[in-house]
Amino acid sequence: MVEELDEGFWAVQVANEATKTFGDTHVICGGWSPSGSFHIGNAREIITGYAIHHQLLLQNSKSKLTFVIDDFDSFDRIPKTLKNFKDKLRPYLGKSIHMIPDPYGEEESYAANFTKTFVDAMEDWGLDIDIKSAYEMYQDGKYDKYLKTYLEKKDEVQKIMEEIAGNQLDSFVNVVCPNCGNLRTTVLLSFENDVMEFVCESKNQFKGCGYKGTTKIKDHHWKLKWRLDWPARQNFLKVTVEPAGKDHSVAGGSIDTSLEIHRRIFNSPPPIMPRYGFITMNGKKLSGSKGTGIPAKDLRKLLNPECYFFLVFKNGLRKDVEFNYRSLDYARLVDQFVMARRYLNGYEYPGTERQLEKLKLAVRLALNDDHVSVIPPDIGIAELLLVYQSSLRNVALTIEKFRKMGKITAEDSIDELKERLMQAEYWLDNYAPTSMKFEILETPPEIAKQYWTDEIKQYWIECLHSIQPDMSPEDITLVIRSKAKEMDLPIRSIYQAFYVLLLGKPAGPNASQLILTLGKDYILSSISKIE
RNA sequence: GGGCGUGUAGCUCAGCUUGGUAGAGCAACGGACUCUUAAUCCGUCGGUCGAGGGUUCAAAUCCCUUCACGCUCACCA
Repeated sequence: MVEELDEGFWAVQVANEATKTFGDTHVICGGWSPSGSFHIGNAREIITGYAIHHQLLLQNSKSKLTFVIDDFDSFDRIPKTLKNFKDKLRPYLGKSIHMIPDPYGEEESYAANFTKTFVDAMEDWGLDIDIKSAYEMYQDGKYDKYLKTYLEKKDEVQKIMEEIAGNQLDSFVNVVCPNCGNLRTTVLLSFENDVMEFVCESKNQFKGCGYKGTTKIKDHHWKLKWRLDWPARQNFLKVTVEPAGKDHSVAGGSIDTSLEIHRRIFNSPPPIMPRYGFITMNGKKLSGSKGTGIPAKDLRKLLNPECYFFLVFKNGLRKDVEFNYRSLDYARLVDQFVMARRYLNGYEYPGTERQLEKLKLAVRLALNDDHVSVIPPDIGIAELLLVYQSSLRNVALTIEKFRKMGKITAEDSIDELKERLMQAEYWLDNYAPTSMKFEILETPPEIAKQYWTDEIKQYWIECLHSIQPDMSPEDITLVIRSKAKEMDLPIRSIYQAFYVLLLGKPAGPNASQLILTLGKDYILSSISKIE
């Protein structure tokens, strides 16, 4: 039964296909251009790759996770997030990002600065990745023989482009001007034997230097056009699986031409290239410049990265994944992650078997092998924040309360709960809907007067005096109600007065809990402050 | 125009690959206590599975057609 369900899970399907095609040694690859901060939206590529990588390891295959940093790319536009450095950066348009100075002055180059955001995040996420620099690979001559092969089989290459993409390439390379370093301004005049003749002239926003000259393959002042670069590096890195975003997966796009080049130029089976969707908020792709794509290295403040993997894994590969952390979706996701982890450890939950089994596969794959047996306490985010806030944000007190409620059992992991609570607090303060928030007021609000008649005041003073610190919340509720009946006051008006005094609004979390947490003296002193 | 995805309960979605009685969470309603409060528990309500056709003993699921919505489409990577 479980075997059958496995088949339907995309990570398992891709892993199986990979094993069938390439045996049991794999290189899973990804890539990204460090032209801006690495954020949780562009992390889908590496997360997708990690799913397949981890699945292969669980199936006892050998697998390596590789990631190419495209630091040889040209600087095509100034990102919105760097508009403060507009004037400083403008002269570098069209040049390779590895040779542009870091605008922040922290790292060796523009590319190095943003590469760091990737490296730091992956370390924090606990992913072991072999990181490659495209620039270095060009300098090491890794691409040389591929350029030569393309030139030798020029007609066949152009035939593929014609057939698949609909038009031929006007050249196979972009020359990087040896004089000014620009690769958008060079025009290739001729390419014979080993020698590229070119001229560097201004083109739109890209300023050329006017240099005219020649360069040879071994000088490495050139870069393959993307459609030729991709299959080449997949070939020398021995890539077996490389996920690609749906922006690549247009009919006749770079995926299709890559696959054909593997087959017809390299005469080898092409890597498996699964296509994945984006991560969205309200249907819009997460974006660094719009602020929705939070930096990947900061994710843990908000969410356990494993929970984020879980989100991606449980969704269909090609579907866009909605991650609206500025809504209650956050609580839904974290709660489901907790549920799945508990289910993984044998606890029962309602739902169809298929659904639960799928979540189980997703969560198993998302968790670091060392974390599989950790059992999170079964407490939802809403409840957690409610008790936390009514405990004046005291962690120890919050946990103590849950313990008294019997919500923490012996095998539960308190560390997990503490970490989750800190993340939930970060969410509460930065992203949560205001309905989730409340704060105990130090002084009574203006409107309290309207609620606090002399009768109510007298009621609460008497009521609080008869409450003892060792009473249970249920006992306190009983006192509140019987006293109200005795004095013939409507329950509603009593509670409203209570909440307005302490929170500034006429409703709130369980009053008895609040009284126990704050202590009756705190409330009595608040009452005395009402004008 | 091409590619991909989505359309299932009031809301958020699972289920479709491999056809076999339509499934959760939240919301709503009722109860567990003579509880008009945002933590508990139990129960109830709730769906012509976008529409039409085909295959089949049997279709949310497979095939075709169609409608609506979303994303995406640089000699950028």
